[in-house]
Parts: sequence; C-alpha cells; structure tokens
Amino acid sequence: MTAAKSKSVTPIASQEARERIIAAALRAFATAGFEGASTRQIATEAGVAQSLLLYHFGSKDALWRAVMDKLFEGVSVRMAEALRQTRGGSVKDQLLAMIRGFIAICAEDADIHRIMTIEGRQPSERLKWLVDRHLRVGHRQACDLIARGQKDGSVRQGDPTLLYYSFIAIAGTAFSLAPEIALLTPDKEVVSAGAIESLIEALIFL
Amino acid sequence: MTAAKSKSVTPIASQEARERIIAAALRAFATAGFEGASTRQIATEAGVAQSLLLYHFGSKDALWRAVMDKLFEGVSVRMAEALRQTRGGSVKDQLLAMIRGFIAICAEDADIHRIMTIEGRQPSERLKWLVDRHLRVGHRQACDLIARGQKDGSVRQGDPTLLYYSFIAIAGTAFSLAPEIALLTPDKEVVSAGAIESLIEALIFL
DNA sequence: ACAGACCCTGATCGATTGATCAAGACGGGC
DNA sequence: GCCCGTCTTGATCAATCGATCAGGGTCTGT
Repeated sequence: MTAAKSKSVTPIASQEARERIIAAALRAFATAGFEGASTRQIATEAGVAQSLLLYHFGSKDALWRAVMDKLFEGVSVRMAEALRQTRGGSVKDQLLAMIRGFIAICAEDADIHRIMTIEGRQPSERLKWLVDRHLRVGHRQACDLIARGQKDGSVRQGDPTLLYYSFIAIAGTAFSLAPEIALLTPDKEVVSAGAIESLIEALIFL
Repeated sequence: MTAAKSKSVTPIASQEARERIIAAALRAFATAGFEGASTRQIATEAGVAQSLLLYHFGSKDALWRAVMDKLFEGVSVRMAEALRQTRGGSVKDQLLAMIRGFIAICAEDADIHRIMTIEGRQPSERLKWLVDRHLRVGHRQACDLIARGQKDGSVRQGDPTLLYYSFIAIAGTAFSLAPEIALLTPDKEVVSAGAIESLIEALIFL
C-alpha cells in the first residue's frame, strides 16, 4: 500500500477524503436529485470543507460524474461476475443470474435505483452522458440475452427493452420506495429479495 | 360563469391563473423534485409574477400540496369510475379495470408517476402527508382486491403490497423514464399501452 | 362617484447556492 | 534547514432562493 508506484511522484495521501465525499454525494444526489443536493451539505456529511470538494472534482457536475463512475464500476463488476459464473449455462440460467445480481445490488444499496430513476425522467446533458457512458452496454447485453431466450422459447415474447425495464422497475422500486411502503404498511417487515425474484421469474420466463 | 354563487361574495375572477400555476408547478416538481423546482421558474412558465404564486398558495409547501390535491383528484375520479363500471363483475375484471385505468393515466401524463416516485424515496413530512391524504386509500382498495383474487384463485400468491407496487412500477416506469428509453432506442416507437397491459396481466393473474 | 374587496406586480429582504481565491498545514527530496 | 508540490481550510464572490411588503389596477355594491 505504501509501495512507490514506479514513476508516480504523488504519495497518494488522502484518497480517503475523495471516497468519503463520493459516498456522501451519492446519498445526497439519490435523495434530493442533482439540483436539490447542495455541495455544502455533502461536504458537512463527509466531514470536510466545501471548497475541498471543488478542489478534488472541479465542479458540482464533475462530482456528479465521479459519483456515477464509482457507482457503475461496482454494478458492472457484479453483473460481469454473475455472467461469468454462468458462461456455459443456458440462456435462462444466465438471465436468472443477471436478475439475482441486480436484485442483490438493489437490496444492498437502494440509492442505485433512486439515482438512476432521478436522471432518466427528463432530457439533459447529464442523462445523455449517463446513457452513453454507463447504461448502453448493460441494456445491450440484457436485451441480447432476452432476445436469445425468446428464440429458444424460454422467455416471454415482447419488446426486449420493455421486459428489461419491467424487471428493473420491479426489483428497484420495491427497495427505492421503501420509505413510502414503510409508511403504508408499518407493521410489515422489509420486502424480501426472494419474493421479488419469484415475481420477476413469473414475468420474464414462460 | 358570471352567475352569482348565492351567498358567496367572491366573483371568482381569475381562477385560471391558479390553474396555470398548478399545471406549471406539476411539471416542475415532477422533473426537478421539490427542492430542485424554483418558484420563479414556475411563475415564469405560468406567465405570472413570482409573488402571485405565494399570494394564492401562501408558501412553496402549500403550493406543492395544492398540486398533489389536484393530481390525485383526477386519479381517484378515474379509478372510481373504472371500479364502478365493473361493480358486478368478477374480482379479475375489477382488477383488470384498475390496471387499465392506471396505465391510461400514466400514458396520458407521465408526470404522475414521476412525482409519486420522487417523494417516496426519503422520509419527510411531505411523504407522510401524501401517504395519509392520498395514497393510503388506493393502496387499501387495491390490496383488498388482490387478496380477494388470491382467495378465489385468480391472482398469484404473494404479498399484496409487493404485487401492487410491482404493477405500478411496470406501468409507471415505462412512461416516466421515456426520455432515457428514447436515448437508448432512438429508432423505436413509443412504448405501447397494450404491451404493458399484457405484461402486467402475466405478472398478476394465474 | 366613492369605498372596499380582490387580483396582481415590482422591489426588496435575509439566507443559501456554486464557485473562487489567498493562505496555511503537511510531508518528502535536496 | 529549506523548498516545493499536495491537500485542506476559511473568507468571500455574484447569483439565486423563498418570502415579504407596499402599491396599483379592476371590478362590485352602494
């Protein structure tokens, strides 16, 4: 960890501050949206000065992009692993692994689905950046898989994109709207990942 | 229109301004969230001065509540009509009417689902107000219907609330994330209400 | 014609926003 | 010891925020 990185002169002192800022910014952006989140509130939650966050990232927009890169780095790693472990399996097994992985991601951190649905609702430069840099690949992979499943008869017919967004909507909404659901059913325990999975299975597969 | 309303002294001059303000505020709240939307931007879009909007509604919070009342007034009218027309029918027919009604509402105005998912993601006084005043009744009605359908064997087993939010998620997401989907599939036409309906049918019914 | 209620606007308030800047703290290389 | 690049802070900027206020316009009732 303290080993010198060949030619790099930077001793990599406090990358921890960057990570704390990104974590706080993720929560703020996910709950209040881009304009609703303030850099001062993010800095306070991260325990640093507000100017430090502009020193590291340059602007609020650049901070948002850094948060998204960090977010989808983790997501793509998990999804790639799920697909790798079922490489030789059937299309249905690969799709199931993808679905289980996405549910697990949403269960661990509901902010992921929150932040994705915040930006997708109006055209903007941020949405364009997000789609081109992070969303396009996953959508393409999933839709290819769905189309192959439709060909071999294991997946329900219909627009692959609609099926893709439907399963994302079910898995994500159950967790991202947890505060609302908790107010509606205060005595009920948290929603279970297994129930969501069987629901999505019934929706996707024949 | 100019007819005197019995004892009421107010001539009800410009209620049109109120409605323009509410319409503009709905769009603003639905896309930018409560904190992200500014009263000046809303006033500009409505073609009035910013102070007029505080004259009519008192505060930004009160304007938000007025927008919600207007929004759910229309929704509850449509849902009540859908249920009334299938009063004598089977549970499945009543649920189908409810689903079709909700899809039609989302197709007409995607802002409804947008605004519902914006507030449900973090605990707040606004969410508490929204749940108690507008969401609780619809949730109760739908879940009762789902439970009855589960008893007579026409509806899939599972937590009624999860089934309820799943069908809302599918119907709403397809329209509220339309800008994102359009960027992903630029050549494709808009998503069809019929495709969504058959998808939800497969999810809900046995 | 006058008075009063309602509707609406422009100016302005203090607070907060994202961004900039000067200055200090810290540590490694000479 | 001294210097220099990195990291961090506090002060401060113009712009914008929600909210308040005084005042004018318009109509109705008398």
